[in-house]
Amino acid sequence: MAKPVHVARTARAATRRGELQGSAPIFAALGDETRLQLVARLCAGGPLSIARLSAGAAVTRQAITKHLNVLEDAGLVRGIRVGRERLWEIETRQLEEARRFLDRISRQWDDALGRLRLSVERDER
Amino acid sequence: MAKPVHVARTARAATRRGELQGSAPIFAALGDETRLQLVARLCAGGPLSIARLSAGAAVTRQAITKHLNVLEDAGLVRGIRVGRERLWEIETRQLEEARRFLDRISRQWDDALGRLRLSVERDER
DNA sequence: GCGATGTGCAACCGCCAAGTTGCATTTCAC
DNA sequence: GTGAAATGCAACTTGGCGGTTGCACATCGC
Repeated sequence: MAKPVHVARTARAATRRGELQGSAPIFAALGDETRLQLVARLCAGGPLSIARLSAGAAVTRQAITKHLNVLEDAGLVRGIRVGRERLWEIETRQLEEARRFLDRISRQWDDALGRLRLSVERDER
Repeated sequence: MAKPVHVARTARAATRRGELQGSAPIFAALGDETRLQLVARLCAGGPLSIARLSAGAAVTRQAITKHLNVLEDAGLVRGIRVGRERLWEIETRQLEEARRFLDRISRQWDDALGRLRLSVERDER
């Protein structure tokens, strides 16, 4: 039987390390102009083929393919084979994971700001 | 005096191009394990010096300095000189910019899903 | 002043990511 | 079947990123 306090501590350590570790690749995948545009386009509508996605792009079709693979590795998109073409669609789970991370960080910041304000009030009293 | 319609159109184009373009460097800056930990630590408490930030890190102080510079270029942190040491603190503006981007994308996706569901209902009717 | 502490600057290295080119393969349309 | 369309695979180049090392400079404490 584990001591509850210790469990709570490891859980918190997991929050500081594990979840944080998991978010970095997602941000890295989003940290590219071309990929960000791909994500935006796939979010806007339904699944699109590689040919269609690379039509208006400034780079080669192979480059787009590589970017899509990167996004797939990050779990941000998913590609399904339909006939001779491959359709890509958004996988929202990791996207929301990134959103949750930013929310958590923001709240952390707000809390720190609140504590600071409180201590200032106490000093000025 | 500007035509309202045209203004609205350019504003939307800015949403598709400009803001999207502006968000990529932010995500790129967050797309590194070490930098993500730095951001988290700076969000949790007040300003910290380089020495303190690189104390528990696995890499050199110079590496931490470089990472801080990258974060500064992305507008995510700000460094202020205090005596012989330099204190770094979070700049929440860009952080919320990233958050807004993800919110916008998520909403875009939800809308698309809603439209899809609607058309399916219409087909099944 | 002097040692210790904190930081800045520059050169250097290894490696991976982004992009291209060339070619092979599958599938559709007629 | 045959050409065209859509994609996959592999080799190659290159620029930048993450990291280190070495040294110089400023500043605090005594």
